[in-house]
Amino acid sequence: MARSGGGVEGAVGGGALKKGPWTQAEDKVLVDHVRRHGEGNWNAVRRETGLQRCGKSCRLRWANHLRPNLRKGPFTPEEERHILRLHGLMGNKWARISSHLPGRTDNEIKNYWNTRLKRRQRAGQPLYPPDIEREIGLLRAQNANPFAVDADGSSGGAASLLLPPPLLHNASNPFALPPAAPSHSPLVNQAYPLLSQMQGMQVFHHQSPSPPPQPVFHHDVGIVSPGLPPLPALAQELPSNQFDTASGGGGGGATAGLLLDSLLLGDDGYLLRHSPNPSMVKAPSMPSLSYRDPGSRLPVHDGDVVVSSHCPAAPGEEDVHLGGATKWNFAFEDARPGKRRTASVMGISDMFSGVAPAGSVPGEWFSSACGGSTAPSPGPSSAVTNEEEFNLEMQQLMSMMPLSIDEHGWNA
DNA sequence: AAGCTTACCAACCGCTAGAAC
DNA sequence: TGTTCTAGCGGTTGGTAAGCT
Repeated sequence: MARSGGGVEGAVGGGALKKGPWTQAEDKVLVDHVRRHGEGNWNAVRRETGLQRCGKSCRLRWANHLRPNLRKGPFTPEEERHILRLHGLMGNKWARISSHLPGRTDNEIKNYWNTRLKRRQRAGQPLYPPDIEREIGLLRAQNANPFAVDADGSSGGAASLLLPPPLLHNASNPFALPPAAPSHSPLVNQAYPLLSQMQGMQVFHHQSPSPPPQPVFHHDVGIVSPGLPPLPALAQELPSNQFDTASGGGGGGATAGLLLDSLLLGDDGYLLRHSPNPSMVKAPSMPSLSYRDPGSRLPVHDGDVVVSSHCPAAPGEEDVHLGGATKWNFAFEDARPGKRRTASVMGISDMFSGVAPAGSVPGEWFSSACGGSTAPSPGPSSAVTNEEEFNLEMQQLMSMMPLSIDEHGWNA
């Protein structure tokens, strides 16, 4: 899509910064740069490559078009349903919504929503299908917005009187399911109530005294992972015009929790019952996902957050996010300088240290449900703050939700 | 076939917040 | 503690393609 026929040249600062559509040559320069240096430090791209693009533009180009694992093409009806659900819960939080739609960018979703919004408004139709409208209305009435916290990150305001922090494993927490079966890892049940439902995982993080000096970019795996997913800011704001947490009501948390569980999990608990392997957690949009061939000599660097799974999927099982690959061999890497995510990155190391089973390979995750304590399994990593934990769980959850079933007939 | 409208989407802009200094 | 830098988010703009008249 040309914006101005080959770009607009504008004198900015010490040189002309190019605007407008990117050329293939520019893309290549940017990709090469990221390949060498990883994501982040976008302003350095111009300095080091001579690319006449501002850092902002580079970041956007990478995030929206060049990074691997992007899912192009029209939204499926199932994805549209997810967007509806999530928008109903979160409002115009495109980045957060996109984090639950693997391979989709916030820009893409925003564009989709805006055109859909305009279309429906012009047609005088409601934004949400009637059933979603009802569910949202019920949530409003019950004052059960699990996303509502004060700007300082703590639950506060009227909502705080009614709801616990989002991720406390509490009966009134809409996203906390009943206690799971005992897990081998205390971490699991405490920090990942939803994941705990999918059976316990044992995880550990390759120990390192300090974060890596340089981000990681593996050439030998063919696919280079994106950076950290767009985790939300720690200080949450009230989702735009979605839930009136200041209005009356109260005590509806548990009921609303069931409703939300139902909304997100499906009334029949489809997710938990139909997962090909309950111990396996698909995490397609997790931090820095990169595919790892079984024989790959993927180096493990100090500080990398690496997940490499050797737990094979059953024949016919597909990971839709990996283009139909049938193996669970992938690696998570923290492939960017820890700046805004430092707490998260460092926290992983703190949280997971010492949990590794004997004889295990550094940098791998392990699932007790995948052939014993030393059998690696894919699993999530970074989660430190409540919001990040919450988002992580949502990510896992949404990524596992069946994308091919229209349980509510919204697409009819 | 030409003009108009609509939908889509890439890219930009302004703002905010965290980290670094 | 204040300032600067950097990254990210959400809103908006504008070009192109497709459909319609």
